[in-house]
Amino acid sequence: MKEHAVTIYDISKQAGVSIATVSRVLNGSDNVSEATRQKVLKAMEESGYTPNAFARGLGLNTMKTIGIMAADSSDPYLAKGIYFLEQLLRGEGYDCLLCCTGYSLKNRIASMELLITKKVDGIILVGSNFVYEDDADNKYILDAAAQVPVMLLNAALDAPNVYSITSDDYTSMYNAANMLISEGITDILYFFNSRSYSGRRKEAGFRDAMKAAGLSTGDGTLQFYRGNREDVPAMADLLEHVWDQGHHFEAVLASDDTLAISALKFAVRKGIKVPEELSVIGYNNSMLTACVTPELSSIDNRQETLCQHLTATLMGVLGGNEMPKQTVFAGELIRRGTTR
Amino acid sequence: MKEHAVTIYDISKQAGVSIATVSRVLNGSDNVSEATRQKVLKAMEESGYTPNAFARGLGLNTMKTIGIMAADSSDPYLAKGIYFLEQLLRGEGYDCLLCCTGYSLKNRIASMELLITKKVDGIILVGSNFVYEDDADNKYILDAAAQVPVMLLNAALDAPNVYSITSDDYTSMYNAANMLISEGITDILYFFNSRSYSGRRKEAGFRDAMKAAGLSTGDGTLQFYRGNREDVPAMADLLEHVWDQGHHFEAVLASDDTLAISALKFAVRKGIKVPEELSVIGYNNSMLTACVTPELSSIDNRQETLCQHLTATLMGVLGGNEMPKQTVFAGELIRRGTTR
DNA sequence: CTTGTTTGTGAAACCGCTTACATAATTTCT
DNA sequence: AGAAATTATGTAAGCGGTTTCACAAACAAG
Repeated sequence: MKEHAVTIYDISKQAGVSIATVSRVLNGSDNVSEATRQKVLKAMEESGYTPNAFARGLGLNTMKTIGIMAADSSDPYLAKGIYFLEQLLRGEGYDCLLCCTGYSLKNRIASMELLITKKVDGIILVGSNFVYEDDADNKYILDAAAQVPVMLLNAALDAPNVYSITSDDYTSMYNAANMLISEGITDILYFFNSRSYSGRRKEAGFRDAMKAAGLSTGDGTLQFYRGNREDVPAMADLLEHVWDQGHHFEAVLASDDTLAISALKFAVRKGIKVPEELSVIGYNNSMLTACVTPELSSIDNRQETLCQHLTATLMGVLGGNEMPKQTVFAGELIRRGTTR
Repeated sequence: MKEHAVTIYDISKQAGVSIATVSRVLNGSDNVSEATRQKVLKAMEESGYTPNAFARGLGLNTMKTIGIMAADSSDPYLAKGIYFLEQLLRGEGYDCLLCCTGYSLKNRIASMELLITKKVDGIILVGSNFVYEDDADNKYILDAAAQVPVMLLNAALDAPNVYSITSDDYTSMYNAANMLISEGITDILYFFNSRSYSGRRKEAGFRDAMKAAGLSTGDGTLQFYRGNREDVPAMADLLEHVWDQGHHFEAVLASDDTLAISALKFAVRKGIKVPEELSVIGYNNSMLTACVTPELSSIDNRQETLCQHLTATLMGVLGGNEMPKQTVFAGELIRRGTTR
């Protein structure tokens, strides 16, 4: 199959120069006379030469690869982030090694070690499920950061060589709740899934908005869904159960578009009119918002912008520059058909 | 940042053996006495040694990496495939280098070359957008296959060192159309997007089923949507336009769940009852099916099974075994709320 | 026409690990 | 007990590049 590969040595012979010279034109480095450069390039062309990436990596101590970790690359929101990052990094000449860890700490640690072993130039953690606020579990991130820069997308952690790019989930949620309240809606159900970094921020935003309005956030106004995120019907069941228990909420504020979609499903099932009798607001402004009727109002956390800044920051760090450790972007509620 | 890394040489000194011996325990190879093995392992443990992947790659000529190419990793269906593959390959000790090419041939070629340059052990093309039946564009795949095994998921190409794992799209679509016809539905709109390998197979299945029933597949029964797949509203507009032209179809057979979702959106907009007045069938049985009400009937092409077989086949090929060049799995229509 | 700089090139060391081959130590067999 | 076979370990030659350093050629200045 693999015929004996042509090496830099073959080129050097063919072009009648030393391997050092070949290496020089390869790296576009300093001083090579135009004549020799052409000779070498011609030899490369003719023999279809491709430098051996491993040898190169060994010498340069990098293979221009970034590790991307996500819990689940098929989650519509995470998938989008991965896609943006991949495109941006490719634009910078980097490739992406993808690691899906699921939601287990053990997998996170293993994947992180693996990426370090493979000598990636940097590691990006996509999604806040990696970072827990008051949790010693974050140690593995610090360990990794001792080796390569670690970028956090939608999570924040103050540690050396760790850079965080986040959207202001707290404020977004606060404002969304506030908006509902200002419309006279007081019985708001906060429907959430993840107790991760951003999950907690969102929750805090909701609670504070309610508190500021003198409303309760006691039993029933918070529902936590544990289970497979894709299981929309099961999530709808949960809401139906709550409703049937007698808690007839006027709005669902979801920490996630998928959860919001399930609220819509629940509403259709019970014949509850959206948005007249029930407002629903999702989070992430993912493609799912367009899949339902009426279309889902959702909080846009400007993922593409976050990814752009993350990439720029990472490139800066790799270039040896001082870079901001934390960057926060404001989110924005996109109003569509599920709010009045 | 990166303190001088500890190498095999340091370990050899610390354990009082030669580097060859260290390398041996590293690779779990042949004959190392238990005593020495322990000494070495201890030294490694103590100094936190990690073998240099580049040097390893240079020596072994592999870094246990598989390249995955997809048009768009954020497409819900492709994302799912990528996820399955990543998990399966990780289980086999391989990592995944992800390349999103968009829908341009130029990008496909560039990504392919890049993966070859990075010396992946194999390349997987996810989705049929890579392969066109009667198209010279496939040349780049053959070139790549001269270097490493190329696996096609949901596409087929008969060439050396190229392996195809596909679902039987032709038959699935034939059967789906047939089922609608048997229910007395004769005006079926085939709504599709891609003219790729599987796209053509699906179309052929639809046409043949119609022909077999003596129905026409002329103007109006085939609608091709060109544009951003995520733009559900725009796709719905197209259908609305067709409808308003006077073509009141009774069913939409979509080549894709996203297209089917847009048909549902169109139906709601026009007040057409699904499934009473309009049947809708999607393709891929993706998570989107659960997001709408009624839930979308869709053709399941058993993606997970395909991925499992693809991975197994690839591992076989890499292990030097003779493996089947083409594997086809039957699909299955999952009936939900959008069909009677 | 020297002398002092550039500029272009080659020789060789090195990156960290694998492995063929040689050798030493041990065991097995007659 | 000595030869043969086996097992354990070390030496050194790659793998295919990069890069330091030395040196020769070309050019500028005195």
